[in-house]
Parts: sequence; C-alpha cells; structure tokens
Amino acid sequence: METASAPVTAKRSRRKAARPGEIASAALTLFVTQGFKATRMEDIARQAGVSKGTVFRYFVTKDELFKAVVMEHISPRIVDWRARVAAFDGATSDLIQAGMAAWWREIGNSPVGSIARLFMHEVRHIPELAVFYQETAIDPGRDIVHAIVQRGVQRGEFRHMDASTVQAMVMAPLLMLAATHAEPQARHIMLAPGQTPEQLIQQMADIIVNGLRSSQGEKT
Amino acid sequence: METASAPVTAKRSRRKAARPGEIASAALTLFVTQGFKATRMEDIARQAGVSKGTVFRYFVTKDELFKAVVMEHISPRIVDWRARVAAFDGATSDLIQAGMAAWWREIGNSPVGSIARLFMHEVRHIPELAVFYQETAIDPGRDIVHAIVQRGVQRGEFRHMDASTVQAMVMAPLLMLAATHAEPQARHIMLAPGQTPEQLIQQMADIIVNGLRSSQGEKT
Amino acid sequence: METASAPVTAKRSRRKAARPGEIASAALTLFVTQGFKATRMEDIARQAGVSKGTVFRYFVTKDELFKAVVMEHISPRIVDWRARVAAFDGATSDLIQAGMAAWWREIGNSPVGSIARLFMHEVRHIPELAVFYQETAIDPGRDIVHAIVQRGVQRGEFRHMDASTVQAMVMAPLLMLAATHAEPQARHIMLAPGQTPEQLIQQMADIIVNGLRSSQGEKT
Amino acid sequence: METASAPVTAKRSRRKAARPGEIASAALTLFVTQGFKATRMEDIARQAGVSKGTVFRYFVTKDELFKAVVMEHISPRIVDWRARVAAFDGATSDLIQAGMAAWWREIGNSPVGSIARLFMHEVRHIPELAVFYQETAIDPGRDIVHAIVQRGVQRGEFRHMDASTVQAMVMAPLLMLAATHAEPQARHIMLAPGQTPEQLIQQMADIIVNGLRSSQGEKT
DNA sequence: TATGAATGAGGTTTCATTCAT
DNA sequence: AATGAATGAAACCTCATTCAT
Repeated sequence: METASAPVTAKRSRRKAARPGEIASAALTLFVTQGFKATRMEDIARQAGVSKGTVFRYFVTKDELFKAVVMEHISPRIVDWRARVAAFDGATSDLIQAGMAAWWREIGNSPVGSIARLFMHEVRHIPELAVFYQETAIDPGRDIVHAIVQRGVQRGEFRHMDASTVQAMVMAPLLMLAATHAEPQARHIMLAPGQTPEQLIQQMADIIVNGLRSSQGEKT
Repeated sequence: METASAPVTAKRSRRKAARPGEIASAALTLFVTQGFKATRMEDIARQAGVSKGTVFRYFVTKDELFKAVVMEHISPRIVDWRARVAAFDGATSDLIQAGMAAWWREIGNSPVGSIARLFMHEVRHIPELAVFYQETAIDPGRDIVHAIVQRGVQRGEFRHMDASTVQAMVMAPLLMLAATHAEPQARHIMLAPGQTPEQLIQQMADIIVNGLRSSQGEKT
Repeated sequence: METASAPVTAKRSRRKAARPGEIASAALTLFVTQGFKATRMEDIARQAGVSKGTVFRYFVTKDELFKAVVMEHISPRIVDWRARVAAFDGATSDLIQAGMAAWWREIGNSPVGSIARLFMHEVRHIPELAVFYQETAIDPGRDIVHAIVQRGVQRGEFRHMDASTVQAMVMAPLLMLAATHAEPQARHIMLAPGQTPEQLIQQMADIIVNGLRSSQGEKT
Repeated sequence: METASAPVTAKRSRRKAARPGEIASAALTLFVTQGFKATRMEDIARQAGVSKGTVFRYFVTKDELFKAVVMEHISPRIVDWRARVAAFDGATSDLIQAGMAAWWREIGNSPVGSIARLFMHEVRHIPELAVFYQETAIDPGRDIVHAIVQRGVQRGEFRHMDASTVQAMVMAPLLMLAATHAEPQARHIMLAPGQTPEQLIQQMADIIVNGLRSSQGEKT
C-alpha cells in the first residue's frame, strides 16, 4: 500500500515543482504568437496541459504571469552575456560583429526576442516591468557596451564615442528585427525580399564598426 | 437677413465635413496614449466631443477606424518626403544627417511617430494594414533611400552598399526611438539619462554616415 | 414670380399627399421580404425615396407604420370580397373552389398574403392590431363564409356544418401556403417538390367540398 | 463515509449534465412566449436560474441556442410518431381522426407546437434550420402520411389521392391552430368564440376524412 | 491541490428616435 | 416640411477571476 504510493507522490511533487515553469513557457509561446490581450488564460492552461484554476494558483493575475514570463527569460541571459563579453579577448570590432550575430542567433531569433515587441506595448499598464527591465537589462547592458567601447577606444580602434549611443546603435536594429521578424506581415519593414536576417545583421554590424573606427584604425 | 444664412450653412457643412477628421484625431491621440485595445470607442467619442453613435456613423468598426487613422497620417508624409528628397542637391551625407533630424522633428516626435509601435502590434489582426503599409511606406521609402545611396556611391562619397540595408540601418533607430520615446516607461531603452533624442540622432547619423563612407571619401 | 411658383406648389402638394402611401408601400415590401425587426426605418426611407425624418413625420413610430401597412392593405380587400361573394350565383361548391383559387391568385400570391405571417408574429406587441384584425377581417370573413355555407345547406348541396369550422378549414391551408410560399426555406412545408400552389389548392378545395357534401349531394 | 461521496458526485454531475437542458427549456418558454428577437439572453439566464455567462458556455450564440431548442424538441417526436403510426391497425379514417386529435393533445397544445410559428419566422436567417426541418420533420412526416393514405386506398376506404396533398391538408389546420392558439390576440383566427381546439379539430378531421372517402366507401 | 463550471463587469455594435438647420 | 447628423438605450458576447467540489 504505502510503498506503491511513494513513487506516485514523488512523481507528482516533481511535476508540481515544474508546473510554474511549464505554464510560463506555454504563456511565452502564446503571448509571443498572439499578443498579450489576445491570449486567453484558458489557452495558456490548455497549452500547459493544466486547468484554468491551476494557472491562477501559481500566478495570481494575468499581469503577474506576464511579468513572470518577461523576468524569467531575461535575467539569465543578462548574466550569461556579461560573462561572455568579459571573457572575450579579440579585437573589439570582432566582438561587436560576433556579438550582434550571436545575439540574433541565441535571442533575437527565438520567442525571447519577440518579447521586445510585447514589452514595448504592455509596459504601459505594468509599471513594475519598466523598473525591472531598466535595472535588469538596460543598465547592465549599458555597462557591458560601455566596457566594450572603452576598450576599443583605449586600443585605438575606435574614436571617442558615447557608450549609450553605441548601445542604442547596436540594439535598435537587433530589436526591430526581433520585433518584426516573427510577424509575416511586418518582417519586410526590416528585411528586403530574399535577404536573410543573418545577412542584414552582418552588413549592419559592418557599417557600425566602420562608423566607429578612428581614422588611423586598421581595416577589417 | 439674406446674407446671414450663407455663413450658417457654410459653418454647418464645415463642421460636418470636419467630424471624421476630428474623430480620427481623437482616436490617434488615444490609441497612441493608451494602446488600441485599451481605448474604448466611448472614450474616443467623448474626446472628440460627440456621442458613441456618431463615431460609428463615420467608421463602421473599431478596426476600420484604426486603419483610417494609420492610413490618413502616413500617406501625406510619404508624398511630401519623396518630393523633398528628390529636390535636395547637397552632399549625400548631409542629406542623411539632415533627413534623420528632420524625420524626427516632423514625424518621430509626434503622435504619428508612435503609430509605429501600434502598427507593429495590431498589424497581426488587420492584414489590410500590412499590404497598405508595405505599398505606401516601405516600398516607396526603399526607393527613396535607394536613390540617395546610389547618388552617394556615384559621387564617390560612399562605398558600394545595399540600399535596403542602409534603409534598415537608418530607419531602425528612428523607429525604435519613436516607439519608445513617448512612453516614459520605455524611453530609456534608447535614451541615456539626460540625453535628448536630437543628440542621439545626430550621433547615430554620424556613425552611419561614417560607416558608409568610402576610404577615399572626403571628411564631413 | 407667383405664377411660376403655382405649378410647383401644386405638384409638390400632390406629391406630398402621395407620400404616406409611397412610404407604406415601401414598408410593406420590406417587412414582407425581411421581417419586421430586420427592416430598418432607414431602409424604408431609402426605398420610398425620402429621408428618415420624413418617414417619422407621417408615422410617429415603427409600430404605427406597421399597423398602417396592415390596415391599409386588408380593409379594401374585405369590402371587395364581400361584394363578389354576394354577387355569385352558381353552385356553392363552385364558389368555394373558385374562391380559394381566386384568393390565392389575388391575395395569397402577393405581398399582402405574406402579411399573415408577419401579423401572427407581431400582433403580440401591437394589441390594436388584434382588435382591428378581428373586427375587419375575421368577423366579416366569418359572415361571408357563413352565408356561403348556409346557402349550400339550404340548396341541399352540403350537410349541416358549423360555418366557423368551414372558415377555418378553408383559410388554414391558404394562410399556411401564403406564409410559407414566399420563403424558399419554408415552402416545402406545404408544397411537394414540383407541385404548384395552384395544383395544391385545387386538390385541397376538392377534398373540402367533397367533405362538406351531403350524402345525397351531386358529384362534382 | 465511503458511500456518502457517491451521491454527492452523482448529484453534482447530474446537475451539470442537466444545465444545457434547463437552459434550453427556459429558452423554449421565452422564445415561444415573447418571440426570438424580443427574448434577451439575460432573460433566458435568469429564467434558468444561471448567469448570462453560463448560457454562453453551453450555447455559443443566440442563433445556436435557437437551433438547439428547435432540434431538441422536434426529433424525438418524429421517431415516436413514426412508430405509433406503423403500429396502428384500425380503419385508416380512424387513424387520421385519432392522429389529429393526438397531435394536438401531445404537440400542438404545448410549447413545442408554438415552435411552428417561430420557425416560420426565423428560418430566414438560420438556414441550417430549414435543412434540418426538411430532413427531420417534413420528409419523414410525408412518408408517414403517404403510408397511411396508401393503406386507405388499398383498403378501398379512400379514393386515389396524392399523399403530399393530404399531408398538407392535415397539417395546415393543425399548424395554424398551434401557431395561433397560444396567442390570445390571434387565436380567433382559427377558433370561433366558445369553440375548443379539440372540437374544431374533430370537425375538421371529419371533413377531411369524408372528403377523402371513395364513393363506395363505408360510413364511419 | 486541481478542476472547470459559474460569474458578471466591460466592450462593441445597432438602430429607433430626436432635433438643429 | 424635409433632411440626415446626432443621440444613447439596449443587446450580444468575451473572458479574467472566483469558488464549490
């Protein structure tokens, strides 16, 4: 009797522990696919394989769920990226070019990248998101880029340049691409017909690096 | 007596004729301020100083109203810009720098600029918008930029470069800035504290122009 | 000056006098085609070639308009039929058979016939209609049929029979046919495929007349 | 303890399972009493003792609810009647007379009978109803009547007669009576003052049977 | 703890009726 | 008297959230 139930309990509690994550994943997929308002809690529940009531057990509110989704998927990335940039030791121009390509490969071209679009839209009525995002993504991101640019300037690769501007310069095309790429209707805002995101990014990185280069800097 | 009735009629028909425009303006303001879904038809009506029913006299559907708002505000700009670019005769790098500044001054930094954010979000369920936008804004825009870049290359100012890429490179920061600037919560995605949009744009234009310049090109 | 305006005034007042009738006709057509609720006052106005406001000048309410339409089209018919029946001098069975055929030809198979269906539906919330109809159509109609049946009995054609029952017996199939015939979706409730209303009525009249005949009555 | 939970579960699921039926019944009552358009979904909900939202859980649309009500109440009757007619073994004239009386008793004189009126009116904008009704009620009904008439003819009771016509002849008065009887305002279209529906039907059945009888047929 | 039936506030849309011109 | 723009009371339907089981 009691031995039979043990594994069941174990399995159940393991499942239980995984629940919030599964629900958040389902929510991410649907939010990104259909938008925040258009995604019904019931859809999320079904997609996660649980009942509507269960979703509310873990996330008190739809807004809370959205916040959780955004936060859960951004934080780990920041930490990861900060480490990798610090470890990089090649030419700064390579770092920018490789970094943009990697960001697209690992983030932009995934559901997480599309969060950008959602975020821009929903941040209005979920102010905690803004604070969180500022503290978690923008400010650390600026620090990272700042360090990169500093290094480029010190090495004589780049002319003196405001790090914030470079950050905006680098991130804007990537975010726009991420925001529009998943949307068949909007992807041609950034991409010419036949052009791949990778091609576009490579060319844009080239322009940026070239634009940052000091007159006496080496050619790529 | 007999002359008195003329102005009355004129005034009345002027009012009548102005209604759709007034409603569309109210809608633009609210859509941009609160988002599409969050804006209630009744709010639009109140903002325009009319009743709910009146809004539906002129715009059969909320979607239709949104479409009208987007189209009405984009089309005239395109025509205008095409003409101005064609008429410009200075150095291409000046054109890009002045153009970016002007775009921000006249479009980005106005409710119309914020349409970008709305558009990205709502295009999903209003497919006509995508077709319209592609045909009215993207394609002509690409032609304009293409002509500019061609000229720069022919004059030896710029190295050879794909026009679509340049368009994306120029538009992405402007659109991101327009999409985030009006939103207190999101504006720091692009802007550093204390930095003005104009400053940012000027610096980004500088990077882009520099990045496009051919090695033998003259300095600005 | 004044001579020129005279004909205009005359023409206009002649038109004016015709207005209510034109509006009522338009309303009849639309009520019968689309039902009472589904017909909008604006449709009626357009169909009558006037403006919405004008319809309300002549008929204070949609319900009033419906009442007017029903009354206007039923009354003259009753008078007409009473006269014709009184003038008929052949065999009573012929009168019934010819009468049913004529009713269909002249009334049932026209918009007026379809009023039956509307009437049954709308009488609920327009009680004056019921009183009017009872007094104008049912009671006089019963008198007419009563006279016919009386005559048939006196002549030895028919066995003794309650006139009300005969009236119901005669009118029910005609009204059902009128109510369903105009409706493609409902016409097969009464009509077999390929059967014409005229054929059905002729056969039903035959059954009724036969059913009324006294045992010693002559064969048709 | 262990036995106690069974009834609870049973009771609850019985309630749940019963909901759609309870709602449909409430809807039937109100549709028949007030008409389709005049009945508000909220009224139906209140009448069924549930909230607005619950009605929509079970019936996606008001039209869908109407369809369900009509279908649910017609189908079982058809099956029932077909069986009873097939089992009947007396004189065909008795079958017709008893059948008309029974139809009235069991169907016409109940809310289900009033569906006829609703059906005639609403079939216009719910085409599936027409198909359903044709296949479920009209066609089978015609088969039933056809069999009856055939038998009457074979037995020499009736002269040769088109079955469809007989069906129309039998059903028209019944349907008219059902459509008008529930409506105080309209019931005198068929019924004379003081006359009961049963009396009227008995007399009409008499006329019909008499009208169908072959000249050499026996008296009832 | 999980379920999903039930709730009801909230939003869009329709259209008879009013009223300024 | 005629017009048609404006009104706003309904009515349908959605869906986040609650709660009995």
